[in-house]
Order: sequence, then C-alpha cells, then structure tokens
Amino acid sequence: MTQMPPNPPALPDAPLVAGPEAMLCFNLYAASHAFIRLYTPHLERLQLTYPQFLVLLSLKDADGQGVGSLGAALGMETNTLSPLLKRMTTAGLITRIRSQEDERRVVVALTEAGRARAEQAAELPGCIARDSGMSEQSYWQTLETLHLLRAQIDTAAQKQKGGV
Amino acid sequence: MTQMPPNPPALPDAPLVAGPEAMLCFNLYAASHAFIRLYTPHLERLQLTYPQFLVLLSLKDADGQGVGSLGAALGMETNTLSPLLKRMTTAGLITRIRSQEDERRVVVALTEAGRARAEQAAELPGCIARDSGMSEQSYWQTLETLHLLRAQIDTAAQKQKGGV
DNA sequence: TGAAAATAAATCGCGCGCGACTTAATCACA
DNA sequence: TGTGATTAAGTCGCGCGCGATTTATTTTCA
Repeated sequence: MTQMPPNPPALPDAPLVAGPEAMLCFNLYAASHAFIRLYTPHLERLQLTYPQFLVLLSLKDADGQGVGSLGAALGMETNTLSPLLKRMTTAGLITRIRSQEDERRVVVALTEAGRARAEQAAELPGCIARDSGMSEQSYWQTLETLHLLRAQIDTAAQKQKGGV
Repeated sequence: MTQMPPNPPALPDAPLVAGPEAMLCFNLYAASHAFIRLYTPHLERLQLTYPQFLVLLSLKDADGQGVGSLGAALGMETNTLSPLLKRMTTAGLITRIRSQEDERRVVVALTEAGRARAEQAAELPGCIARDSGMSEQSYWQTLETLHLLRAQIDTAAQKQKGGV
C-alpha cells in the first residue's frame, strides 16, 4: 500500500538527490562509516577498534555476559565475536571462562585493565558529540528516529524470516 | 557548550536505555548492518554484495566515472574500490579503461549486462520499503534526518582534520 | 627545461561481518 | 535411559574498510 522510493519528496525545498543518496540504507551505511572514522583517532589512542569499543561499553554496563547475549545486544554473530574476544583477551582487557553449571557457555568479564579502559572509552561519545556542536535536542531526536527505524527494520526482518 | 551523552532524555516517555543504545554511532552501526541483512537475500539473487550494489546504482546514474569520484560519491577509498571493481569486471558487469587524455585516471563504465543488472537492482529499495510497511512521510523525514546528520558528521570531520 | 610536488589508482596487511559448517554440552521424551 | 533435537561457541573462507605504502602520470615553477 505505502510505496516509496522513486519520486523525490514533494516538499518545497526538497534536495534534488537521486540514486544512493535517496536511499535510507545508503545513508545509514555512509553515516555509520563516517561516524566511525570520527571515532578512529580517539580509539587508536585507547588501542581499540570500534567493535571492541562497543564490547567494552557493553561489558561496563553488564559484566559477566555470555558470548551470545553480548552478540544479541550488539547485533553481532558468534563468528564475529569469538575471534574479536580472543584478541581482547590477548590484549588483557577481558577474561573468558567456561561456565561451571553449563559448560557450553563462556562468561566474558572485564579485567582490571579492561574496566579502566572502559571508563576512558565511556568518555568518548560525549567528547565527540561536544566537538560536533550538535544541539542536545537534535541529538535526542535523532536518537529516537534511529530507535524507531531499527524497530521497523527488525519487524521487517521477522516478516522476511517468517516468509509471508 | 552543548554537551551530550550521559543523562537520559528529559522527555516524559523517554526509553530507559543506557550504554551503546544511547549512542548515535552505535544506532547507526546497528541499523546499517540490520538493513544490509534485509537486502542480502535479494542481493544474492542478483549475485551482488551490498557495496557492489551501491556501485552499480551509482554508475546507473552517472556512467563513465573515475574510481576516485565513484569513491567520493559512496564514501569509499580506492583501496576498497580497486579490488571490488576488479571482481565486478570479472563478473562482466563493468569495464575499466585507462583514460587517453590522463593516463592516471581509470574510467569505469557499465557493460550491457551491468546495465541490465542495475535496472533490476534499482527495484530493490522500493520493494524493501514497501515490505517494511513504513509510511511515505516517515521515510522522507528519516531520510532528511540522516542527510542532516551526515552533514554534521562531515563538518566535525573537517574540524578534526583542521586540528582546531 | 627539469626536478619537486601533487594527483590517481593499486597493493598489502589486518580486523571485522557473515554464510556455512563443526564441535561439544544439555535437553526432551519416547 | 538413551537417542535425537536443541543450544552455545568456535572455525573457515571470502569480501569489504581502511591505514600505510607504492607506482605511474601530470602539474608546477624555479
């Protein structure tokens, strides 16, 4: 019923864009990578990659998770996380210990050094946001838009998997 | 002056999220990957990866570009594009020809098969959007939000590079 | 003119993403 | 109780992203 792409927005000052620029998915793709590039110099100082930074922040809020629940929180599969966590273990940031009561599970926890690094990492988003000069209102509005969008994508993914 | 992250939105029905969920960059990251996963089954039918899909659409609108300008349009570096374009050449979708008047430049153009594939690929965004059930208004509003966000990220990147 | 600077593309190495598959432990229930 | 299904994590292979470097061509200007 609700159709979409072609047709530029019927608004007065509509930007005359076409191709990838008119697609949500490309704009998400481009914005995500550009944002990560903005983080990169700060992350290098902390000796972290962007996905490692996300794992660190996630553990800071919920230490002692299993690999699967960590992946669910960050939208990563175990085939991404397993090698990544191995590298973070080598770097001395986390420990991975087989659970006693269920030997299939591996519990991931921050080391002392990991928690310290996480504290430093937690400063970055505010620091970047401040530098960007974005207004607080616009920040939270954009955040809400993205939450809604993610919910719609998840719904569509469910429908797709259900094969209706 | 304008500070940001911690502090949940001071709105009545503010979602009580913390950690990565409260960060713009993570929501962009998660939304982008989730959206690409939505595209993947359709792209497989067209024997394309997502970045190849973007290149194809970009060439459909502006054939005969150089590698650099293609990269500028899509936010990719030549070290990403060069191998990708080589694979697309092997697949018979594009041609890469050294420019006569400036032998540094390589002109990328669609083959017949490439143009046909691009036509098919151009159907996907509308198809996906229709399936998602998103309203047309919400689509264009989200698009504008993302364009504004990308502009702010670009501005911040400029400032960062300028080293102020 | 010719040597240094700038530009365009490619190559290399490493860390993700992710589809496909494997291994190992637990669960379900006939 | 045991055997098949399920679940959790890991391995493998390939295609990006991207920092660092290289090669080749053109531009600049002393």
